[in-house]
Amino acid sequence: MSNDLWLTADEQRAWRGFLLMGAKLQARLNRELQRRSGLSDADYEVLVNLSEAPGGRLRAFELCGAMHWEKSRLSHHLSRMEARGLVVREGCRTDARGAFVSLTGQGRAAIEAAAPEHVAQVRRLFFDALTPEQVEALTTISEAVLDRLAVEDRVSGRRP
Amino acid sequence: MSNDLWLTADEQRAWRGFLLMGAKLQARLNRELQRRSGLSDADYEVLVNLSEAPGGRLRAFELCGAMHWEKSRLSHHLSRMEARGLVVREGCRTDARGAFVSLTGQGRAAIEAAAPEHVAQVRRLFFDALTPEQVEALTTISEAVLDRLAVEDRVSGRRP
DNA sequence: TAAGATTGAATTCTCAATCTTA
DNA sequence: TAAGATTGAGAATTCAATCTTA
Repeated sequence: MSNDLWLTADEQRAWRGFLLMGAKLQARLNRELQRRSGLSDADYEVLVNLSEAPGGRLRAFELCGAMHWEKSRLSHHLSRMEARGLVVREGCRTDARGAFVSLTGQGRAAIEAAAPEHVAQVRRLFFDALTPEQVEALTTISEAVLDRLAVEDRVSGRRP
Repeated sequence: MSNDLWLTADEQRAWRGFLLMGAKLQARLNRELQRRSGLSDADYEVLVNLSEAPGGRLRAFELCGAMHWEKSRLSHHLSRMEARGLVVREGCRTDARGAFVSLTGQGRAAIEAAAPEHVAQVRRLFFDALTPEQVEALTTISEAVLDRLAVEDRVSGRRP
């Protein structure tokens, strides 16, 4: 085994920094979101996806795809959100197996109230810390890693 | 409210890409780690931190600090790991409130078996996709965002 | 009083099994 | 058989309360 397998000191710094940034940023954003609007990040993602969909509704499997969630996770989570009045489930006429998930008035009100503050937090904590060049570099980096992951998935015959 | 509060199209791309990269990368690394060595990412982090400490042992609060975990999370997790024989808890002579956490032989064997493969995965999925310049840029970006978060924490009087 | 740590209950997530319809 | 979705059990995480000792 060559030492190509190990990380250099620079790589270690890069890797640990990257992980720490992700963890802290997420923790901070989640905390603020919860405090200001009573929504978890999971709630928020569901509501954003629905609110961007035509008619504020989406098939469950489409939501799964958009959020990269397992279907059982989504199902459990929707049950909780439905109990809180944020979404409703409806049957699908053209495919009797399927279910639609719709935003309720309350759900729409919740996301519309939460979004501006949340976006402002993202700006304050993330974009305000970076130059436009850095933002561009990060976009390229993300795409490169995502491409790599997609290739790997294809090779090993997995679903993304 | 000015539209400074909203994200530009470029920023949206950057933000969503960044989140997606983090999520997919973590999911993939966790899956491989679990499959190859029966360790979760949480297990792995605990074992790495202990294995790098002198004598393979650390105070519980030191582990908390190193991993940015809540103490109750650590305590529950250690109970599970202790039950699996990966770590043991020992009292502390100089501070009777305290507890040491030590790697067992089995715990050390587990991390030594898992680490090379895991590092190889990180290299394959992440570093091999990036140029040295991109790695450097990412390091700078992470530090900038972490600095911003630290400043925010200080201002609002929070602990990191 | 505060620091170090544990506990129990409630919430959330994962895994495997199941159900219904294409 | 496979796709879309739900369910229940078990594992992991958070929150608040507690316990002990500095």
